[in-house]
Amino acid sequence: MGQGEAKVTAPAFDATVQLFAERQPGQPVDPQCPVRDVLDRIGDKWSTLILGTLATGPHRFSAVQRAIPDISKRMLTQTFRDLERDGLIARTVFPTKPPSVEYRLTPLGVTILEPLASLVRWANQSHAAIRDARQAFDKVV
Amino acid sequence: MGQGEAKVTAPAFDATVQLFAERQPGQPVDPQCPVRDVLDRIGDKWSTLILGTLATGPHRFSAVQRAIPDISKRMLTQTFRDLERDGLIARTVFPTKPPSVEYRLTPLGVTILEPLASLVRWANQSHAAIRDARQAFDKVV
DNA sequence: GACACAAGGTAATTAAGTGAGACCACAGAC
DNA sequence: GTCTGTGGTCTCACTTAATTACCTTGTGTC
Repeated sequence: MGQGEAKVTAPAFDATVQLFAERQPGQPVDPQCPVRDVLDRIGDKWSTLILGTLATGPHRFSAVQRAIPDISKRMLTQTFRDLERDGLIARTVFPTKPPSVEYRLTPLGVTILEPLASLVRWANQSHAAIRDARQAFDKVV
Repeated sequence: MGQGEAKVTAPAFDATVQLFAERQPGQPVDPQCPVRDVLDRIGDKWSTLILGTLATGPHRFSAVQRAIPDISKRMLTQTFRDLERDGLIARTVFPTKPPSVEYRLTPLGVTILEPLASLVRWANQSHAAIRDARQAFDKVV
């Protein structure tokens, strides 16, 4: 019934809002939208850390593990697989004495660094404000 | 020991890489970094959807529920609380006949729209490539 | 009086994500 | 001949996240 609740609160970010609202304000959201898909990927615990590590250049399995010490081999393997499946990283096996494996960003993988960096920038700028908001909220409740 | 694996693969995204690598390539990552904090927040299933909905203007509880039909009341309440705690949205109660509650983005909440939109843009541009990569991967494995 | 709506709360249940550690094959060093 | 390094896989246990279902308080409707 009613859907007159929506009016844009500021003109400055209209373009941004547009991106969220291909749909009209009152309309339901698409459950299969690519955005959800992407957020599921980068929303997990390790993907962004791995992408950030590979951003500095190709790494071998154990090199990434050294760079991110608190990741288990299991999660490292699994996250590598998921990223490879999505075409963000590539896996190359070298038939050396003990076979070594190198992971590197694909061209597609490189393109996600920019939006990711945009988020990292926001996080660094805003974490103080978030911390303060949390303290204020927790004090009241 | 060895940390000579890292060389930048392209010059174009050096600035991006910098953002990931306040740390040097071989060094471990900070487990308490604000980035992890932010990703935990926007990485959950509903936060971005709610932020996207509120981006079009203030909404009441049930208006958001209508906009995102497959969210349960419980998750809606909880996600609202979390976002409020982080200072991204504000909650206002109106003492009407049945009390109504309005949620709106705070100024801080507005600032996250841009990096989020950057990700949304990437998702829309890349989801075809990702879908193809998945199909190719799944065919082989 | 029975019903629904507003905006939730609570509890129990289920699903998903994460971690610890054992195991494997192979090579080379000691 | 045992030990270490590589890049995994496998199982079990644990911790979160998310869903379902039912309860509340107060007003208005039929």
